[in-house]
Amino acid sequence: MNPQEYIRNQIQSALAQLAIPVSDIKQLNLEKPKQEAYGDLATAIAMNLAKEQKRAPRKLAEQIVSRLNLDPLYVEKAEIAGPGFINFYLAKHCLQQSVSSIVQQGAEYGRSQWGQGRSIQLEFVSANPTGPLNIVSARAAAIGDVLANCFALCGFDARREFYVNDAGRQIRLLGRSLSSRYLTALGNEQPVPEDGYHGLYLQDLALEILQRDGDRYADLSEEERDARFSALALEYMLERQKSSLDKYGVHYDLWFRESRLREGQAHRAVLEKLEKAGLSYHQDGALWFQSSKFGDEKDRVLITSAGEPTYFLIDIAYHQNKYERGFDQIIDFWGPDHHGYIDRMRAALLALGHPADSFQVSIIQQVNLLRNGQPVKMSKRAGEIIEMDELVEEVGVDASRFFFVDRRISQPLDFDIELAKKQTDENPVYYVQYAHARICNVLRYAQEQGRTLPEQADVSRLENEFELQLIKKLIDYPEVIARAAQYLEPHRIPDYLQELATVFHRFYHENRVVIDDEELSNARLLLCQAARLVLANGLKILGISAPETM
RNA sequence: GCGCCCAUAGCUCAGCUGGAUAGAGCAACGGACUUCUAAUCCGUAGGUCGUGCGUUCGAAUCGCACUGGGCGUGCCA
Repeated sequence: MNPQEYIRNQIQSALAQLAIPVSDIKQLNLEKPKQEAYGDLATAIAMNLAKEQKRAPRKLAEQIVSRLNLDPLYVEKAEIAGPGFINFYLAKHCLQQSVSSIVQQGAEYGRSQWGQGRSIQLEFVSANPTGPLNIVSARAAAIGDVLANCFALCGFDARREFYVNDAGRQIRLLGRSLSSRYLTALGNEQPVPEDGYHGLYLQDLALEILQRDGDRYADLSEEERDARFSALALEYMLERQKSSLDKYGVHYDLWFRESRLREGQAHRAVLEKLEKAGLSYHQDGALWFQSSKFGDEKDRVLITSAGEPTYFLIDIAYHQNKYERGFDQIIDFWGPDHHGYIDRMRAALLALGHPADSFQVSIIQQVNLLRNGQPVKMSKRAGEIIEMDELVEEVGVDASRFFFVDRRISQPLDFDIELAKKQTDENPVYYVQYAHARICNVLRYAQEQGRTLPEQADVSRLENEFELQLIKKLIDYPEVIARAAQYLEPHRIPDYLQELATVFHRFYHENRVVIDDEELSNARLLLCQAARLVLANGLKILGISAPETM
């Protein structure tokens, strides 16, 4: 049990003795005070409960503290301060023991049982298969992947999914655009449709097809040729997107195809359910869903007057399918241009009887691409995109993933290409990686000096401020991971790793590890191993390498 | 018009979901290598938390109204 859990349990049982039920775990928030003088952990729970309990905050705090049964080996003291904070001071022994504990847990350190095996699905990127992945997808990919890692570590069965819009108008247009390129390559000049896809990747593909298959598609009817090229272009794009993500270290459990839903007529079951519930109606020749009954601003069309299912209906069927596959929790990551879509999807899932909190949408704000401070207009149609591959090659997987995850999701991200190239050496990822490499070097040096890396040590020798500060930072790690998942805020991890690196560098600067006092030296070596593990575990969550030398 | 996101140090951003004296990193300035990696460390400087009301013991955080920036608002996908 880590110190945070221990203290939480203690507070909870104290409150139980006072007959104050705490339903909301958030009320039991433990924070790290800004001032070191205020202890290692603090809670504002007495103040939060004071109002509803109609008691004076400090008095309530006293009642809580007097009912705490703290093991002095764990918590040295609990103090009431200010308007009613309860400040906890961790015992040295507790801190020291955590070093052994971390080393023992190794790669498992950071794991929690919060998820209790519940299944959770994260759908992210889901870019149209009409072009190479761009820089926006790179942000979404990094975020989704890291959060999936976090959930898995928190005891969830986390699955990654990519929804492939492989049906409908844009695919036909893609086929038509490729067809034009093909015919043009054959000398029969054909303009790419104005609203088609003008990117040069289709020209490359057309030449590839021409080389492989010759002119055998030239004599097909226009309709047949478009269909043929739609299929060819689609598979090509999918492979290309997969390869980009693969290079980026993102691997999906499932690439779910929209066509699978259409072929299975999955939307019919949805229509039936909504109709049975009396939540759909006909008007103006179309079939409507009463989404306004479930919090949407107006009703939405399910079947157009032309008799076609709308994209919305298919998307409902897709989400229904997710539930049918047994997921307890569904999280979608969408672009800002889809925020208007959230209410109607939520309405549909409520109407279908799914619990409100089982479906979450997180909007990942846009990436503004700059070149020398000037905005670059991104348009898939015009083909003026900066490809994800280009970025990854220029900046590297490690730096780009770190960069994309290191900001709040809700924050738009300015990405200056030239700046990113220049800043390569200054990127904080190197700072964190350097800390890891530095530790590896110390461990290597110790072995070169004939020392054996200890599996245990007399950790009570770790007691100066630099050692203790480093330990305090190390024990924060599981909470950081859990909170990153809970709030869908992956940026907490790189932020934390930077802080950890700072504390380590300071420790390193002030304490020589390999020294004559073998007992102390071993204790510090153990501490170094613990620090290395946490850095390595954190970097692994981010999908970033942890180099042994730099 | 309506809705969503955003506004914190010169720049890029945190601020633990209402707490204690608002913090980092770059950039600037001044220090520290005879040492296990100086890709490091220490210090200095830098703030009307966009503006104004309000809610309360307490607001960068919540509410309302403004200002400014971005994006939505189809029987499109």
